[in-house]
Amino acid sequence: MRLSRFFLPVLKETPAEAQIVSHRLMLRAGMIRQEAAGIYAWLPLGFKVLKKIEQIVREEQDRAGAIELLMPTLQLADLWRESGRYDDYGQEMLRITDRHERELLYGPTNEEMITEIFRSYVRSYKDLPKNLYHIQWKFRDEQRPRFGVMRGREFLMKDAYSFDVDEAAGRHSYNQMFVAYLRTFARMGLKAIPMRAETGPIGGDLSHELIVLAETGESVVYCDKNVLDLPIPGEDTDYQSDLSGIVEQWSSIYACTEDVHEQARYEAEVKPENRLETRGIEVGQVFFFGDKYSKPMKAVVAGPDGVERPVQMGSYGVGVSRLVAAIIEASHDDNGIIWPESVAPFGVTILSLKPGDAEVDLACETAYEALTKAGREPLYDDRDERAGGKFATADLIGMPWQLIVGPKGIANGEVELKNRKTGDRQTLSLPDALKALGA
RNA sequence: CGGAGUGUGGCUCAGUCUGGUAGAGCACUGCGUUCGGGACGCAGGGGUCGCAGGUUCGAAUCCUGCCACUCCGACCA
Repeated sequence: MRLSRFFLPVLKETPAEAQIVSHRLMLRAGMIRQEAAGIYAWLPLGFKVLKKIEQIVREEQDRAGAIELLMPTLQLADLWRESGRYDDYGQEMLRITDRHERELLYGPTNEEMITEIFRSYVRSYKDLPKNLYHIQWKFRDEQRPRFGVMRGREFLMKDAYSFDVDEAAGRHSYNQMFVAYLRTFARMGLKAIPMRAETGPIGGDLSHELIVLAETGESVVYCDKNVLDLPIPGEDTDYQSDLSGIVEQWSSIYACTEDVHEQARYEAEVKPENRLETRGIEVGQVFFFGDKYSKPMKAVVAGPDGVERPVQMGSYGVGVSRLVAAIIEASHDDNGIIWPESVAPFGVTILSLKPGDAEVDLACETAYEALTKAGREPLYDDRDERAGGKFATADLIGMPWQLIVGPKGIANGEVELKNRKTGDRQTLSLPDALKALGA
């Protein structure tokens, strides 16, 4: 992409309403625009990142055996009356009436709908287990939206729902998602720690929140430093095998949010030098809640004995849009965002320090073509801007690699390759620089 | 939902107390000089001062009502 043709409305000054660093940087980098309280338009740069994150979530869900579908944003109120949650949800639920006076709601989650879909088709234990997920926009009419997309009213979420014949099988499904989440967040460059959690209004007795450690996070967390060094399950993990060892390994080390923190247990289990009290952002949550929805909604299957019983369910959420902000909270500096390569909107930016100079143009075009062919998604800053502005923009928007092409270097047959994260600069020939970038 | 604020050009803000022809910086347009870490000069364009009433010769400014947004708390993927 040539920057001269892209839509990147960066701001030099920080809009007054933004309090936390990710919100400020997302506005300054031209990633989002607020349309109403807690409702944002995703501008091209932000949308690219959102899509990258969504795709990683999707790949890891698929790998773990979950099946993607897509449910609508609008749901019938009657469906929620079946589970009894229509009234429980209160003002957070956005209620809508259509022209026929039919009561609808903009879905804040999809337990009811997926249960309705499931019960319509599945009758036998032979059809189990199943894990269905979708990635869809949700709406919760928060009393007080804040922190940009971190706590918006409209948000993109991946939610998966598992269906099993009994509790043991249900726990296996839970473990599969637990492991998938470890992999998902690690791929985005995040340290996300599963922490024992309260089950909240959704109910059930087994739940973990996945918390990204970030000084600017909303919740206070307490954990054993050893949890940071646990290995992430590899790509070759067999999701059909018994995963309880991995789950046990992670959940045996103390890690709790403020809500369920027990100081006495913490002091007993964690050596003073290993105690880590910091802040974190919840980016995912896994629940096993048994028959909470299947029982009232009559989602039953016949077992091997011919007796019908409610299916055992779990639900597994990932805040996809929130993750954009969480990654920034965890990875930025005074100059701007530092994208991990896996979610960067572009792989590398080519900074032409003197557009119009024949030699510089030639080198940039050569690099642009080669990097495009190599699938590195280059962003070519071909604007007629001063060098300082280009450096500042590239840093602000977090480009992981900057290929700097200026007349002085080109005269010596050299370009510079800068790593955003470390700040390291190497002076190389153009072919060597391209080779270093995999082109 | 309790409490506290703020609405003035695309952005950051001054002006409001004490009513008298709407300002600055950034951004934008043109010209010139600059040109490896957000340059400089000159000349321009752009605002029903959140909305609706009211007071007044005259309202961004005073009064009333409404709306939106933000912050603190409670709540929350």
